[in-house]
Amino acid sequence: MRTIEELTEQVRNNGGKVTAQRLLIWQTLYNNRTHPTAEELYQKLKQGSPTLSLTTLYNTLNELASWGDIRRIDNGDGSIHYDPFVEPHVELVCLICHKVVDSQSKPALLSAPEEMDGFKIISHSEQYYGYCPVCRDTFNQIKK
Amino acid sequence: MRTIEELTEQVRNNGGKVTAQRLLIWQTLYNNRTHPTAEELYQKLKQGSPTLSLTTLYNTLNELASWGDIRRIDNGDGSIHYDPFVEPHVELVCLICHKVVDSQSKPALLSAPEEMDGFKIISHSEQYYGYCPVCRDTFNQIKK
DNA sequence: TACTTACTTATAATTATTATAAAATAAAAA
DNA sequence: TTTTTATTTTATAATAATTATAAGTAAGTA
Ligand SMILES: [Mn+2]
Ligand SMILES: [Mn+2]
Ligand SMILES: [Zn+2]
Ligand SMILES: [Zn+2]
Repeated sequence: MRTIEELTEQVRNNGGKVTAQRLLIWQTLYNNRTHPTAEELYQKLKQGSPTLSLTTLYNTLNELASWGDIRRIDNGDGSIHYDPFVEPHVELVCLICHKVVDSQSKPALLSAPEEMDGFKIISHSEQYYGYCPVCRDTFNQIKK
Repeated sequence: MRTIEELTEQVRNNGGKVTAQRLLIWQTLYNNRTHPTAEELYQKLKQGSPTLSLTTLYNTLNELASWGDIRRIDNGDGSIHYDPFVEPHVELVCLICHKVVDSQSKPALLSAPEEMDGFKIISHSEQYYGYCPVCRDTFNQIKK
């Protein structure tokens, strides 16, 4: 995601207000390399700001997603995860336990084309689906 | 996704039963190049099988997803979309209206490695996020 | 400082998905 | 073929994530 300064500009340029809530949420996401859900973020954020509402968190997350500053991930566990790291990287998703982890492997494509089929491209991602070490073992044992 | 014959084997090998419901759902998904939601599929399936339950549809979709025969897509519109076409292909996702379309462009990586960071890899996908022709124009007009 | 408008909050509503348990049925066994 | 049994389906209810609403709050501006 972009820096706090750039996001501040983004909001102001569109007639928006840089509120304490937006700043708090931005700061928590910035440089975060996990894939938290809204609820997980909320529990963490409430510590510093007990009156923060889930609605505001969702609004802010949706806003960031629409700008391409964070990316939604559906891993199949029932809630959406958010990834503030939108530079190209490889993600591994377990088809059984739904774990999502960043891999250290280099992605196949480092930069996206600016335009594709009429879409203005902002970011891209690469995901690998399969069975994590735990589920793979469990799976093999059951089959045996 | 695999053929009906292969899926039949998959079920039987695991002590399962090849029911009329499973077959119906498999057939509807096979060779389907759209990205339907559970509800969209349900409306279509009900025509041929009025007593089919949403629960069964969800169970079957989850099962196929856990085998890697279909892939879940979260485009941010509130419900999960399913893609029965799991061979490598490029997808374009609009950050504003949440449209998802397959592109004709060639994906950066045609085959996935068998293993990565301990995961047994079954499939992979490549997504490009940005603004579709409609949202892009709307966006530009508003900004002007 | 006071004004305007965007934003936040608490609350309620909605909607997608999953759990439950009784009835049905595919497939194996007799 | 008939019987048996485990799996699956169905209807229903429950859950849990996300969004809508409307009144109050505060950021930006002059
Ligand atoms: Mn990631
Ligand atoms: Mn697709
Ligand atoms: Zn796993
Ligand atoms: Zn769009």
